[in-house]
Amino acid sequence: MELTEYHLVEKSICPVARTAQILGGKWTILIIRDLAAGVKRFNQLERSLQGISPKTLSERLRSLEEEGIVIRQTFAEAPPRVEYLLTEKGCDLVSVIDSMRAYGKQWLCNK
Amino acid sequence: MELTEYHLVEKSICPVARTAQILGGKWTILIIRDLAAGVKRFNQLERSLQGISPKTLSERLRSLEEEGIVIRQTFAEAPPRVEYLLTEKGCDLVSVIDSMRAYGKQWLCNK
DNA sequence: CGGGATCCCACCCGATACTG
DNA sequence: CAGTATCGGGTGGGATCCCG
Repeated sequence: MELTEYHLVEKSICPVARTAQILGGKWTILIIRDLAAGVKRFNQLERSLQGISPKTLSERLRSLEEEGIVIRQTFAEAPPRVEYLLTEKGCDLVSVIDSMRAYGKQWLCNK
Repeated sequence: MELTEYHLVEKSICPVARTAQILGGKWTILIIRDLAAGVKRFNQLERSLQGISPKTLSERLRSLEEEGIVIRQTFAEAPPRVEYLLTEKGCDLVSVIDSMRAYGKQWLCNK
């Protein structure tokens, strides 16, 4: 990955902004939430995240791997098998997700 | 604001995603964080959020107002004065911000 | 002081097709 | 199964200039 000036600047900002930056994007938190429930394979994620395209899922998983939030385990079998799971750094995001869910339930979804 | 199909669909998703949607964007949480510290004027925000353009600040404040998270108070004076403050819905976001800060401090900024 | 108007670019994301 | 390649759109954000 090429490091632009944008990245260099952004890496040095405050904790709140950095966390938001990682969680930004339409699918990221949903992926983490699903993986928090247990190890999952690519197609399992693709099904549970209804509507995501394989390209986007692949991109998100890859950047989460670079961030050290998910681990990608490959098994040399036929058919090929790849499993995704959260690191400790990833599991700790659950508390953030929980507070977002609590807020969303109270203020955004009245059901 | 024109409601595209995109918006209609997005409004109905889960609490976690809805919260993330509101907090997404580079500056939104930082604005809320600053307003959580007290009422602020446009230029005060522009200074404390170093690097934000007036256009972006204006856009973000306006959409936060539409979401019912901030209140815009205008005073008919010379020079004109406008103050921004959080609603109760906005104040409740502080707990989310706090958990994001805690995570960021532990995993993203080692200082 | 508190913005709006305009132009432009980087990114994220979706749809579709294809592959080892 | 687990992706990659390609194309293209919409949105957020920045730069600059302007206004009541």
